Amino acid sequence: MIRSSAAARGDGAPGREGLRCRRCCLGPLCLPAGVQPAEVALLDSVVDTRRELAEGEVLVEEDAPLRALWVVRSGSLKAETRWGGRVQVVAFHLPGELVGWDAIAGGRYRTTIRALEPSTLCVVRYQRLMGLGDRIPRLHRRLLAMLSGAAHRDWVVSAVGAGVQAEARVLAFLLSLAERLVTAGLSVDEVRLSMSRDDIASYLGLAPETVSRAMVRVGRLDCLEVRRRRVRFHDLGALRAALRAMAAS
Amino acid sequence: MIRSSAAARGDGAPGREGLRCRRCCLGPLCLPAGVQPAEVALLDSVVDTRRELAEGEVLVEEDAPLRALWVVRSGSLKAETRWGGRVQVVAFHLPGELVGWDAIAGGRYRTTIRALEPSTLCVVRYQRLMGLGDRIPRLHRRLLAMLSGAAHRDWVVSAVGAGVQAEARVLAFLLSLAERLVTAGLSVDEVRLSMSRDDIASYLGLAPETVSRAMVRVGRLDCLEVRRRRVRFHDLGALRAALRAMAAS
DNA sequence: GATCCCCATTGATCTGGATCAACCGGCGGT
DNA sequence: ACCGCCGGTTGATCCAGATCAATGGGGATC
Repeated sequence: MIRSSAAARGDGAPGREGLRCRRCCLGPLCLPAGVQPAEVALLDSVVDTRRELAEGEVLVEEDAPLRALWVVRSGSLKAETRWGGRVQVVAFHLPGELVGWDAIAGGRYRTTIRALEPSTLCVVRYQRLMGLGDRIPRLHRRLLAMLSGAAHRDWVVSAVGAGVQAEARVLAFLLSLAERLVTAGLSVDEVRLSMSRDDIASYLGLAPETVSRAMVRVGRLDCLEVRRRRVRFHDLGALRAALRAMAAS
Repeated sequence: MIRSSAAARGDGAPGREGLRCRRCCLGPLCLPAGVQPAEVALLDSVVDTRRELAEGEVLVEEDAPLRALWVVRSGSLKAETRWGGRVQVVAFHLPGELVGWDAIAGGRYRTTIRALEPSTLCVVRYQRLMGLGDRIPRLHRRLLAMLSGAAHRDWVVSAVGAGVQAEARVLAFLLSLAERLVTAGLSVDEVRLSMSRDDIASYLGLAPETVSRAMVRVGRLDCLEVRRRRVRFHDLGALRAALRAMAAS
């Protein structure tokens, strides 16, 4: 998502030690949060693999059986689903976010998940996680919270956007992106969007051309700069206010 | 949702014994599923109250602190959220479905939930449920599955509809409704929609007039009859096929 | 540094759905 | 059984955004 900022975080580098949950910079956002330090060590037996994806590479196909959940460590992904003949983008996944939760209910992933840029993920083996959770109840609780959070994120942005001005929808999308990056501890001074205009258009239910035009127009706000895939967020508060004003009309 | 069919189920009547989880007709859809019979008895200490709502009555307001989750026992509800000045319907809740899960992550409900018709719900005290879950890990697992299922339902319908023909969106809405009613064990021969055209319009991001027109047009399919709030589903398979055909174009 | 190609932008036209407005029909009340 | 009202349907017009088409800029490659 953001080259410079990701690099600036410093820790979490792919060295051997960096791969342990207890030293992971995402800890407070991820499964270890609220779990006893001694127990976090056990998590490493569940999170036994890291997965690296190249741009465009598929993490998992729709309908594949549930084997693992993932947490995005760096990079970003999109979730798409076939519907009729069309392929529709239904979510974007950013660092610190839980991926694959939609398979828990039915035992099969409901979306195809594809990397938007070179990305790394923690692989959480599902069966083992459940087994460990049975011994460490706080882990189950933590997973519930992450699931609720992830689901709510993926849900409300799309649900709330429906039927509202294209410009407001694009603004809401950008704001949600920025807020999620901030949550992940990343800077939003200079963001490089990893998704194409087509992806955004599909996600928002608009034509790519409309997204393009809306981007240009929202870029004229002084709390925001947009130039192609480069976005600079100057003032998130002002952005929220602008969105509220726009939605009210 | 459906008067006749609900009555036809027979069990789960509000007599004293009917209020116990172990005898509840929703068992296989609800928390008891997969939990040992002996443990199900303990659930009754968590589900200590039933709540009855009149039409239009509010179950919980947006931003209220998390105290309980609910499972719809009969009737139906809508979840709305303020956005800018507008109130937007973001979900409908039908029998057997988990309600209030969006509060788990942040400790506050993210939507205002209102009954669409006289409804009854099981009240699951959150703190006690967590406590019991710590002792009965399968309960936590079950809750995870229900949460995943509920979130996915609420999510995909709205996400997938975006940018597609109004008629297809309305059809997708009706089909999802029918499938969920079937899951709940209810008949879909003669359904009375509990939500107004305005509610559906808000949910789908369309104008009420457009919903109305689309309803009339999809009602001309021979697998489906629509007259005002009365809907008869004759053939869900054919309906799915019709939707697929419509979405492909 | 020149070239190429992809993706984004920009422009022109067209259309589906929003909006404004009138009407109708079922339901509850008396 | 009649009346009144609310919510749904139907009709006419308008506009935001889709679609079709052409141009332009950036980044990757050599």
